[in-house]
Amino acid sequence: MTVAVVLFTSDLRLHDHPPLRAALDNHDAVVPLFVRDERIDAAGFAAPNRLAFLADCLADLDSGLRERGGRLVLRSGDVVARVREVAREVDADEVHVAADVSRYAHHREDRLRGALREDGRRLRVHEAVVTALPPGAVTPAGSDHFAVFTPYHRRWDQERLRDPLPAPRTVRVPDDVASEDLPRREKVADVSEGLAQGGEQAARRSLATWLRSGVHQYDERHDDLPGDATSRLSPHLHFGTLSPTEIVHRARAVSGSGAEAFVRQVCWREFHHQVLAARPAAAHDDYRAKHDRWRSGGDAEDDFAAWRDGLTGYPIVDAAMRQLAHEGWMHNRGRLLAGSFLTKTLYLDWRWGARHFLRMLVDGDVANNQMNWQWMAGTGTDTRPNRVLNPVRQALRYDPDGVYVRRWVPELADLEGAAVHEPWKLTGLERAQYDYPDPVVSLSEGLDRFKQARGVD
DNA sequence: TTAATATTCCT
DNA sequence: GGAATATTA
Repeated sequence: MTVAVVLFTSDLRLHDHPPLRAALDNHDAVVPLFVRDERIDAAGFAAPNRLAFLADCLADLDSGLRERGGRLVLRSGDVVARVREVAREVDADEVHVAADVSRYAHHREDRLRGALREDGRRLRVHEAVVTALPPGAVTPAGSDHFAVFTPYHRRWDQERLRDPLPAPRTVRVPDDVASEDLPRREKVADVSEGLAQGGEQAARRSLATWLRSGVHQYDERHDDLPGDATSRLSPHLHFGTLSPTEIVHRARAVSGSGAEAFVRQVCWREFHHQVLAARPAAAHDDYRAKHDRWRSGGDAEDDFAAWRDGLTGYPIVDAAMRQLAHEGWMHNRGRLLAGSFLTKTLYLDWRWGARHFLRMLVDGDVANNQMNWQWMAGTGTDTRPNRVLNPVRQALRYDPDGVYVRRWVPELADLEGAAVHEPWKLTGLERAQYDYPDPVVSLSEGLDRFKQARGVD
């Protein structure tokens, strides 16, 4: 009997899963394996929201496998040691895994390949699992990656994607492979109250609902903060409970400008993945150095704490930060506002913001999170690196009646309409009624400091 | 063919 | 301002 190990990472699904398909096609049995990777835990990626969502995903993956006659095997510790151990136990000749773009993923792949080779086993790495189009599949003349979105999108849009694979009917797993108990969501402490449910079943229901109704209005409503009319599929893309290939195929089958705009956003994710794949250091270093001397010291740390805790005195920014704390998720427009405020208005290092987002966001992945932070900081691929979003103007545009702010900043719930966006305009007496902080910095001071630091104007 | 230059465009 | 591509020599 031949056996293969399928190592699940950011691809916790049974539909459209090329590594599982290949393993099943060429072997009598497979071991679907997930490793609770101690290095990922130690790096702070196993923050409560993510761990709770992961627990949902693993439970659902296990039940999907059980419906098909199999089960999920969980081990924890060093991923290479655990894979090697399982491969030896079942004498697997191959281990299948999805390719990924982070430096950590590349390193993991190299270590796995080396360790398995020593035992006479083979690592098979599958492209187009984490992204629809493999990074590097399209490149501009003279470079290994695209640095501007629109030309990338043009090329990406013309590429033919492979057809999505159906979920396997049966998965045969050897009986004698031990598994640790799966983590349980209820056991995770400090989880955000409004955290979404994980797992492939929940993901597929969300996608079906989205494509049936929400997507049609996506182009008009994606920036509507209180309307909350985005797909909310990002956590499922992050954990791979949905396949980007399948999402794109199914969204393209829905005609209209909404579906088109939605696919374009999926392409942004692919864009960031191909940048990071080509420049893994961009996860921590400036993609384009702007020679910033970000603020540091006590004042900077106080300002950061105010931002993190949703107490900057700018209601729209605070609302966004509190949504993050409460849901482990934030509206994309909120992310732009919060990011611009931290890096441009407070002039604090984008890495501080990126680290906090990665801890809190259930959808936070290295490529999207780090590259979007760099975008907002102006050190990334933005062709207008010194743009500063004015939180008041943005608030008036994307939350014109103040509904979003009142939802998340209850101290200001009595302020009607757009007045909620500028509480500092109240008279002293009125202001005293509201237990809400003064602005940490005036917008003009923040702008001056940023311009001076960047040497613009 | 290739390199230099012009043009277009940037969520 | 600079990335990507189109045009030209």
